Amino acid sequence: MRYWLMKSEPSEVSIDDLARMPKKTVPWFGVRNYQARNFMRDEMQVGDPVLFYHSSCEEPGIAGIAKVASKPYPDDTQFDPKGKYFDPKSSRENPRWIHVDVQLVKKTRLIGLPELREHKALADMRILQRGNRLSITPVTPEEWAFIESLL
DNA sequence: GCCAACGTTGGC
DNA sequence: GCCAACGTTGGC
Repeated sequence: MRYWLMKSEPSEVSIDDLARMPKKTVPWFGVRNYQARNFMRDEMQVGDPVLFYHSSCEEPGIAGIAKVASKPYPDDTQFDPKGKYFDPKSSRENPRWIHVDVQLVKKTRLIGLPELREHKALADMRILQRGNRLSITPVTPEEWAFIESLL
């Protein structure tokens, strides 16, 4: 089992949107970065715990806890020519973009970026490194435990 | 809206 | 295979 952090823009899917979904589950559509895709395709196991992170918004930070809720399968949005996630180089026969479903475990208080930065125990988190852009990153068991202790 | 950092593309 | 140009991300 591994721990993860997954970024979502609240304008796309917020923690409250997730809570309103049937089964509180959403396909993690729209990832178009190979490293992030490979984490979902190759490394994630059903049940892996996930920190749900709000990015590109007024108050970026950890908004809740979720978990991996499916095995990897193709992201439908890559096949929709009208959608913003369409990929003309992908095909049903040979899909390029693979994702998993993510299910809400619980909404938490928002642990904002400034608060995360205060803690030395979290200094190495990928999300806190300058220039970080990767939307899915592994979290160490120590980091996970520390963040849980903040809730 | 700005801009630094990074990934991708494409010409050579 | 290199690398400049370009596009995107994401915090501020």
